[in-house]
Amino acid sequence: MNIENFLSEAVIRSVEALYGQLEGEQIQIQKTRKEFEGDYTLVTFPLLKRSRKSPEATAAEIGEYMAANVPEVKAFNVIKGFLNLTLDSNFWAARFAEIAADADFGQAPTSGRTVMVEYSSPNTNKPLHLGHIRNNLLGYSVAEILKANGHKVIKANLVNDRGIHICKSMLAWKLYGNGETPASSGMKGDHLVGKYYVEFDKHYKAEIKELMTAGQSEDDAKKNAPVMLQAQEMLRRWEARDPEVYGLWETMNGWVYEGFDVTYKALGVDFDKIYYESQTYLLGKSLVEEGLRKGVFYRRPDNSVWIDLTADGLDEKLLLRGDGTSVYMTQDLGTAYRRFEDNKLDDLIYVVGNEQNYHFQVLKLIIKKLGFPEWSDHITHLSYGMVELPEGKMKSREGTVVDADDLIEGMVQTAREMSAELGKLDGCTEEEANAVSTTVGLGALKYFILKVDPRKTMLFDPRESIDFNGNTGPFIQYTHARIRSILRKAVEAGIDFGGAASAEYLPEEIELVKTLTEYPSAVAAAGENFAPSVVGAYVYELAKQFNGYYHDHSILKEENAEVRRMRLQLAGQVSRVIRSGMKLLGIEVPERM
RNA sequence: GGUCUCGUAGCUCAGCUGGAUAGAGCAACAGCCUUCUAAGCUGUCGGUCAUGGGUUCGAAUCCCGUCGAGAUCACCA
Repeated sequence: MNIENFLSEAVIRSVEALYGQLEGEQIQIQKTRKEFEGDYTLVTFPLLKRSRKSPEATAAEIGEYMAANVPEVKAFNVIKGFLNLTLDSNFWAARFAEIAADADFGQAPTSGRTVMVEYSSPNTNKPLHLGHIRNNLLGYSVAEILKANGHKVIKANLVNDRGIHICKSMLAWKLYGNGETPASSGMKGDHLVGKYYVEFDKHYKAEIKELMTAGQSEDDAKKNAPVMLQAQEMLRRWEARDPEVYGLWETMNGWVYEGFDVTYKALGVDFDKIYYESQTYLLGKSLVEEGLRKGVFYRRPDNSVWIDLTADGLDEKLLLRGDGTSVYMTQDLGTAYRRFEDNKLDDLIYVVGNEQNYHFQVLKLIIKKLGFPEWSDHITHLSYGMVELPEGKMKSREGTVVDADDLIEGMVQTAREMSAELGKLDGCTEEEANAVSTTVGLGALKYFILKVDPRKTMLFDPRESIDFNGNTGPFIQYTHARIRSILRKAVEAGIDFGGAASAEYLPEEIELVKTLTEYPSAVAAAGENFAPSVVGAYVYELAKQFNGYYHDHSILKEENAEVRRMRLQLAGQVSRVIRSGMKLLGIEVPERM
């Protein structure tokens, strides 16, 4: 049962009984702020025209009526124009029973909508870095949240496995390498390939410098550097499916995928579909033809195809090169079209950094102009801000990139050190110690990144993120582990906490029940705004509240069996909700730590 | 220059479909471990919500201007 709907119906009935039929006046009900007495608050300002009385008098009148006529309303108080209603504790007991009986609490009924979430989308010439971590965590979490909202979700990864950048790694491996492989070097495949990408850049820069000392301009030198010419030649050979180049490309990409899989697994993300750009880069050309026929696009004398978006406040955009080859936009048009067609999608969400805001603005506009407004309106660019480091911004060209694997390892390592220092690992087997360190280290990382509004540029301070106090993943994990420990001890002691409890709720317990009931709305809000941070904030709030409660009330040692039963049930429910919330964030929740 | 995003406590962030005295955590300070996990709990300190206008009974929230930060405007992806 939806409490706010229930209340607003009760309010409408009462207000109409007092003042006659309403004509579209807003009924505003919100949670009562914790510094005031009450559970829910009616804002009476919008009703003043109707009551023709002061805010205080109106609130008092409605309050009296409701206390007398709505059995669930136990008490009320009025502060300024705000009517605070306190609900009967039987009402909360019933809500709790409802939640406890619902095995799928938080899972919305199926919506019948199919949503594709594309995220990760790495290049195959170098390992993943901190920016990818934000992307992966966001994409995965948003997908899980959408599932919880009842949608059918397809997680997709579009791998950029072709282009000049991959040829650079391949060329450097051939020219400067000694035939090493992940197996022979002991390096993770993506790191090995990334190493040669850097190697290419070193030689390339050296050659530019050389040509410039020989008198060439910088631009000329960049074009004429022999390694660059060779890389371009390699790309041509790749496109012609030259067996040698193609074979090497397959081998090296294979190494990279093995490496990526390790990272994805560590992050706990997965995909339903993997697309490869080498297989989709030719898509979209027929759409361009169609656009030309419809007069949406135009051809320039050099044979290139453009769209003029100046009337929409944007620029002119290239869609097909003079030589007939496609560009990024062409491909994206093609893949979007195909995805909607093939999967009968209702929504398509791209998790891509905000440096591509313009690209997606244009993409949506073009799709609309091509005559598919129903698709255009259902494409969402889930744009996220850059992750900055204390020293400056992350740019792959500068040396300050934080490698994803290194970062994960560092988090786990630090978690282990801190756990050991606090004596949390005493008596653990090596295996258990590893499990705790991994869970805690990754929980810290994931929560730290997901708790920030995606749109915002965020600051990632590795040292600070490893502070496990306060609003952090480990705090939430810790709370869950504590609750599980209580429940285990209760079972060991043979305490029976099944069946309905008849004890009365205390105010703190009602607060917990109230917070529990808010879980579905938090999940819905997070889904609507593509903001895992909303779920994060909710789970933190619940954990914090429980910690305070746990501190003030003994649960196992409570002497009254009914009260103890009730408290145990409450604790069990809190742990269930924490667990399902954390799952939506992709964060593992330990049974003990 | 055009377009878009952001600006809230010393720091990192919530709050934004308009509602009460703007919230957390960190840092600082003061307490709390014979107690179900102290990775915890309680308290103190800390804010002209960048700034100036406007709309409103009411604005951190909506609109306009200004300042500041970032992204983008490629025959790259």
